[in-house]
Amino acid sequence: MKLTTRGRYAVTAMLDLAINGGKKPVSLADISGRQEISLSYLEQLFAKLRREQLVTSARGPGGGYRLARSGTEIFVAQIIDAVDESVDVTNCQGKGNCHQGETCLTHHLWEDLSGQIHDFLSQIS
Amino acid sequence: MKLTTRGRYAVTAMLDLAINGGKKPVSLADISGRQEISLSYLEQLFAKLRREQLVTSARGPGGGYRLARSGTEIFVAQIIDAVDESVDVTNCQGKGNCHQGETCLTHHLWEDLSGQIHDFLSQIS
DNA sequence: TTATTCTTGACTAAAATAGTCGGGAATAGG
DNA sequence: CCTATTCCCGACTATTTTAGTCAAGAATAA
Repeated sequence: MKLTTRGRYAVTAMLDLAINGGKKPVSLADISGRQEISLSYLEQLFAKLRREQLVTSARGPGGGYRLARSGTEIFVAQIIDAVDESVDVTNCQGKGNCHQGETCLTHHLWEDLSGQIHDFLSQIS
Repeated sequence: MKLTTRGRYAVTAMLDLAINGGKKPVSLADISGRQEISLSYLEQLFAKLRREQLVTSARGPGGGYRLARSGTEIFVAQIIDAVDESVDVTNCQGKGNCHQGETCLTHHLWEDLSGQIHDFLSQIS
């Protein structure tokens, strides 16, 4: 679990989509204009969001993106995970082969923490 | 609020300090050995932790660092804030001068979220 | 047919990360 | 007083990530 500006961009864009997405899909150009995020950068983000099936796309004029599910079923954690591909959690890769048992304790704590943040971010956008 | 490996290093080191710090202070060399974090990198981190008065230092042989307060009074959020000097929150710098009111809504949400994570990380190490 | 919009991939400048290196200054112990 | 230990500080650097550009192409609605 990482938490950077990229994740914020993605959440912002998804929120824009939730607000401005009625019957018609929303084009990236629109989001780019409203949120002042570079179009090409948005394209990269949405490519990932689409791969994770958080949005669906429609090509051609009047096309764009829409949320794949209802806004109440999309969690912030999912969005961040989609664009921020998770860091390799620990240096012992969870295999528990750390030198002393004590280091594992640290790892354990961090995973706990990370997991709790993850759970916590399970809220609607 | 940011959440990266640097923050994890700091939390790990502080936890090590809490566990291994009895009467005597703990040297960075010890922590470096136990947690496999480069000594010089630890120095940078602890310089920040000391500036934020989360640890106190003692020079000379047998010297090292100790927690400035009891472990129960040091919160994970403080540690992360100390080393990860917060990102400039939004692009309108909280001045509310975003083009439409709508963008501010997004910012508001993010600040809320950030604040909640912050509150959430108020737990003992 | 054409303008619109997504789709993909390669490329890049600037910043952040995770260090290294070297020289100092304080001090406990002998 | 000397010396080894430890913190302290600043400058430097390689690698990775971030944020963004650019160009070409495929779908499709009008």
